[in-house]
Amino acid sequence: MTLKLADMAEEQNGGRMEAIHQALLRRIEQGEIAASGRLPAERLLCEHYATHRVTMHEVLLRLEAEGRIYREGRRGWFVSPPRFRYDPLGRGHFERSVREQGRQPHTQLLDATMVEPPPLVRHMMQWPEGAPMLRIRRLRSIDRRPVLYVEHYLDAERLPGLLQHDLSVSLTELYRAVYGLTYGYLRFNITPAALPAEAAQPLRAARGSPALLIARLNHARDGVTRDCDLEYWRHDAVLVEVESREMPL
Amino acid sequence: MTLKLADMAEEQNGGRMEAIHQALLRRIEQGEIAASGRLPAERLLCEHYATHRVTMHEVLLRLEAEGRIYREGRRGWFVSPPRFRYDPLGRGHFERSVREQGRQPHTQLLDATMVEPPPLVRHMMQWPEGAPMLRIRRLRSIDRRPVLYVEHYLDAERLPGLLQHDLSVSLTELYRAVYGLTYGYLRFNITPAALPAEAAQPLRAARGSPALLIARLNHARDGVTRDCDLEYWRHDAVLVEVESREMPL
DNA sequence: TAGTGGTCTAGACCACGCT
DNA sequence: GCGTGGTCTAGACCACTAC
Repeated sequence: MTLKLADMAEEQNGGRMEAIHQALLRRIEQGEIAASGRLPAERLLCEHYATHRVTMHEVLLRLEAEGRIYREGRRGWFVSPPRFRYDPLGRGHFERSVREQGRQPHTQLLDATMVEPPPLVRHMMQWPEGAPMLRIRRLRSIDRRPVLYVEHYLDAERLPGLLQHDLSVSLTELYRAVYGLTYGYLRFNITPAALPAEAAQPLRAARGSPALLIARLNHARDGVTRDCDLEYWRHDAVLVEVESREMPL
Repeated sequence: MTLKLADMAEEQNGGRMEAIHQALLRRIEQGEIAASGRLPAERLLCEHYATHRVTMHEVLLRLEAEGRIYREGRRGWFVSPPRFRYDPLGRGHFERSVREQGRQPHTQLLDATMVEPPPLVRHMMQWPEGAPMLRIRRLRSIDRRPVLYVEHYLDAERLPGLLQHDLSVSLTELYRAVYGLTYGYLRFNITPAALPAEAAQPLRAARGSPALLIARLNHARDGVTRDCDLEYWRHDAVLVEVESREMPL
């Protein structure tokens, strides 16, 4: 009863991992396990597919790399929900665009403190060494699943009294409404990365999990650098979508 | 002589994997092993760090996930060279922009045949089911390392005699020079993915290796869909960089 | 043919999550 | 306290690469 080896034999490359991988994938794709549904425990899967835990674990890691499943803390493995479509050129409307995609957004303020910015930020913003910036850290969720950890760096002196406001809403909106600030152009870059410890913890992800790092540099209308975001996305949760709005060259 | 455990003990989380990970990372960052340089064989590393091969292998996989090292075929592990900075909005100038970054580009035509496009492409281009398209497959390298596998899909009827030309140069250039075609806007999306078999083989990568999938949809000036690219990048080799060139909103 | 990474089994203990 | 994933050792064979 353990398994139809017939199904598995047909795979081209043989190898138990490959066969189990395909079998599990089929079960996920056919909706046998619903999105956000939990997979059976590793030990149960081992029994079912008559294999060792190490092998099983590697299969699961591969499915994770493909963005089909994810894990949270040590609570188990879950089927990945559809990706959130995200356009980094359209600004500051996380909550709205999540809702437009028929899903439930949530934003949580982690903290807001003065810190020395990390080298990447200092370089992007051409910030003098040793000078502190205001860092706002937030955690954003979709359908109760934390998917995005953001560090927002900005020049505190330009935004007096910012900390008195509710920082769990759109910061862009806040800048506009309270300080009358609007944006000019922006630049962003995307790197596949692994989650650093600070990001992994609030995201309830394993250290070293695959992630997508999006660094955004915002400019004010006068061309002066305004602020900078470091966004760590769970890699299975997002699909970046960009459209050129003018005729190039 | 095997290892200074003192160095390793200081790590916060303990765990041999974590310690070995840090130790190797330090060696890489300090340039003890040059970019594109080869790491010692896994078995040697095991000896040096007094651990088992499975553990060592997992450490190496983690460094791979972080984009610090990569492997080719079964030839060994290598230190990742700096990432190629790539702007998907600037078109068809792979060779030129690689050279601008002081590196050596190379493009190899794999094949060009009529096929039924995969579902993703058919959907993006709103192509009728069952109708064939011309598929051009190419492999692109930087400094002799294959980093990008591209499938280019296009409407063969609009480009008669295309196959008579040299398909290892810029296709955009070819369209313009030979057919007088210029582009309007384009759309692209980016997904972290795992390499499918077709892509893994020419890239000399292990099946299931992490990758970045960029799907680009090109439109002609009249707004008609022109063609579509599926680009599979080795995930450690690229950094996507986009700048908004106009004032949003 | 020797050396490399890739896979696999067996068995064990640890750390965290939940209740 | 029990169940979950996370890590670790031991030992083995396979598949591909380079020579």
